[in-house]
This record gives sequence, structure tokens and C-alpha cells, in this order.
Amino acid sequence: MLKNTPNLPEILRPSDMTAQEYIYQRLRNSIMLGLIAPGNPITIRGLAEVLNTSPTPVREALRRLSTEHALKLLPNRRIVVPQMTPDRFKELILLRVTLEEHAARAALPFITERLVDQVTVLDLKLDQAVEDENRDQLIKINQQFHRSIYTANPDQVIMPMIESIWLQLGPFTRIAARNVKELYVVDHHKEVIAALRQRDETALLNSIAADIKGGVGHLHADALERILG
Amino acid sequence: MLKNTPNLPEILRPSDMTAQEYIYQRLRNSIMLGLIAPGNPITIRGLAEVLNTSPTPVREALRRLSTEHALKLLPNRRIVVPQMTPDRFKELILLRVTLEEHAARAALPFITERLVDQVTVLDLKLDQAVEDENRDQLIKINQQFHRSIYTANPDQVIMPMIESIWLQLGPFTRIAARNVKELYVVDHHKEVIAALRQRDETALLNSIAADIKGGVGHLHADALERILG
DNA sequence: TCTATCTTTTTGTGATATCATTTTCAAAAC
DNA sequence: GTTTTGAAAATGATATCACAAAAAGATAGA
Repeated sequence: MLKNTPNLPEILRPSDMTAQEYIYQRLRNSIMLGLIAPGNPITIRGLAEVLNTSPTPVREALRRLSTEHALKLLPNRRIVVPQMTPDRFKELILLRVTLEEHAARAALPFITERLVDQVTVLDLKLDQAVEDENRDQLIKINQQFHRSIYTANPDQVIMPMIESIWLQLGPFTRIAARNVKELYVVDHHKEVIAALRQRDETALLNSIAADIKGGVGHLHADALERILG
Repeated sequence: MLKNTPNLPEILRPSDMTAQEYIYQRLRNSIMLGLIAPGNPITIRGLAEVLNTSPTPVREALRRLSTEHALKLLPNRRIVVPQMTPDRFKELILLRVTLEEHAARAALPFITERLVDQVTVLDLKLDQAVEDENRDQLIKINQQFHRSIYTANPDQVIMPMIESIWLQLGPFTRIAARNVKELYVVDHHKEVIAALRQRDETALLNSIAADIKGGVGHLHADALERILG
């Protein structure tokens, strides 16, 4: 029996997707949803066995995730999901605000009515996920909501960085929110949509910052110490 | 004879550095200095032969660089340094300003007199590099200058992202600046140092933004079209 | 001279083999 | 009962091998 077998939900695999890419996507998805516990080692051979492949593509996928700081290589060459600290958490949230404000500002000129409609539909799905207390779905839809706004800008260099922040926050999100409703005390998405409709930059940036800080971002030092310690 | 053999200056290799890591660092260095021409394909076997290793560690290094968007995997699986476009360039510069302003703001509380002294020394070295018209040295020292400021903040999540931007701008920097002095029309580093000494946040952010925009960042659409087209 | 088709070579991907290091775990020593 | 030690197993790193897809060249036809 394998020890520490991580929880790796299956995902869609297009026929032309390489093994390495598929493994990468699948691991990424698991980390983003906080399904891999920080600290306990991930082994190449263990994953290869679970995924029914050879170690080669697994190694490459792990390296990619390390480069994005979703995984960490310890000095003894062990691979783990990094542990969160209150200071690192604070840095991640502040950087997330900066990056997403920047992305929103750059995307605003490209926002169409059609896009706002799409975003509105996503917000409805999000409400449903909260209603259902479906945390995985909530995380996914919330990311889609943000992503679909920022990618309106066709010249993308920032989105991969935002995704990297999401990845780094992923493992913590699950730990922090004991229930879904705790994650979304206040929903700022309606304000975001309103700002988009009016092409109001200031309101857009404010509501996005509020959304980030109001989600997991609202956790303060004392709460963090409790959760992380 | 190998075609397209890239220019890969040797770098320091600690005895405990893995082959993969060494290859990664060496390629990274070359890309950062603009020594690998955008567009023409890099082959795994070709690099392995030049570096006297097997394809395995080369592949991993290339994957890491792709993840950082320093390299691009084309649909036909060819690997190249991505081509710059005027729009992408503009996005990269704007994002660089945002990220480095953020990093500088976060680092300011940790700035010590000792650090300012170190930065001052780097600035002198930088002047020397301009004097010598040593472009590679200039690029390296300039990065050290910025890096040493931002890493004063011990909780680092932003530095890797800034490095990724530098990497993406690297190939272009070389093409754009036909001579070193063109790269540094105005030197804003003295202003940065003064702002650091006075712990003046506003002045610090302004001088850093000016430094970025005054370097390669000053190139405007028409100049870019000329260079890139 | 140019284009189209077929063959050869090169290339990326993934599996397997090998080696050195690290971890594990049980027996021995305290 | 706790620590030390040492053999066995597991693991990461790299080299090599096998295969299919893509690129490059060569040949034939217009």
C-alpha cells in the first residue's frame, strides 16, 4: 500500500495532450484546491505508480510546479507543498491585490457588454456554489470570474503570475476556511460587475481589492497564528 | 557541425549543483543577456551535446524556463525564445513598474544604512560598466542593484516574478540597445539611493519608475516598430 | 524553374536501467 | 527505555533506449 497517496481528482484529457502536461494539470488542480497537505513529501515514483506512467513525465511536471513555487524542493531533495507562515500569507495577499488591480486596469479598455454578461453568469454560478456549500466548485468559479475579466486584455503577461499566486494560496485556502460561507462573508462580485458596466476604473479596483481582502485575505495575524500554529 | 549552437557563457558551478540546475542557470544567464536569438529553435539533443550531458537534465531545464515564459513551446513542440511585439513589450514594462514599485514599498521598512552603502557601491560599479561600454556587466550590475533593494524584505514572494519579467525582457534588451550609452541615457540610481537614505517612499517609487521607464522602457511605439519590424 | 511526393534524418516524448544518496527500521549498545 | 548503528529499501538524478511525429532532402513531374 502506498503511503501518502495524494488526492488527485481526474481531469479532462484531450487526446493530443502529453503525459507530462496532463500530470502537470492534474497536480496543479489538486494543489489549487488544497488537496495536497503541506509538508509531507511527494515522491516521483509514488506519483508515477498512481498515475500509471513512468517517472520521467512526473519529474518534469514536478519541476514546473517547483518553478511556480507551488512546490518546494527541500535541501535533501524532498519535494513538498510549502508550509504557510503568517508573513508569507500577508505578502501573498498584498501582492495579489497589486497584481489583480494592475490586471483589471489593463483589461478595462477591452471589456465588452458581452463579456460583462458572461461574468454575470459566472457570479450566479458562484452564488449557487455557496448555496450548495461546494467548496471546490466555489474556488474554481471564483477563479474563472477573475480570470475572464483579466484575460479580456489580449496581451497577456500578467495572468500567469496571478495564477502562480493563486497556486501558492491554494493549499492554505482549504485549511483556513472550515466552511464555505466563512470564505465568502461578503460578496463583492456585484460591485465588480457594476463597475465593469460603468467602465468605472476606481470602483473596479476598489471592489476587486475588497473582494480579495474580504475572502481569505481577511484573516489577520492572530487568526493565522491559530490556524498555522 | 551543430547548427544554431547558442552562445552559452560558462558560469560558476558549485560541486553539489545538479546537472539540471547548472544547465538551467547557464541557459537563464544567456537568455537574460540576450545571447540567444528569438525565433530559431533550440534542440534538446543539440544542447546536451554542447553541454556534454544526456538529454534528460536539458529537458528539465528547458521546461523550467518555459514555465517562466523565458522560452516558448510552439504547437509543433519546437522550443524558441519568444519574439517580442510592441504590445507585449509595453505590457512587460508596465508590469515591471508595478511589481518593482510594490517590491520597493515592501522593502523600505527593512532598509538599513549598511544596505544603502552596499547599493551605493553597486552604483559605482554600474558607472564603471557604462564607462567601459560593457553591456553584459551593465545588465548584471543593474539587476544586482535592484535585487539587493527588494530582497531586504525577508518574506520573498515577489522577487521570482520580477526576475521572470527581466528574463522576458532580456532578449529584447540586447536588440534594442545598439550601444550601452543608449540604454542609460539618464541615470536615476542616484535618486534611488537618496530616497533610500531618507526613507522617502514617494521619492523611492518615483525614481524606480523613472529608472525603468528611462532604460529600455523609454522606447516608444514607433521606435519599437522599427526595431521589431 | 517550381511544385509535389517520397525517403531519410532529426527531434521530442516516454520507458527503462543504473548509480549514489537518503530514509527506514530493526537490532545492538547504553 | 532511549540512543546508536548498520543493513535493506526507497528515492532522486542521469544515461540510454524505443517509438512516433516532424523536418529536411531528394527525386520526379509539371
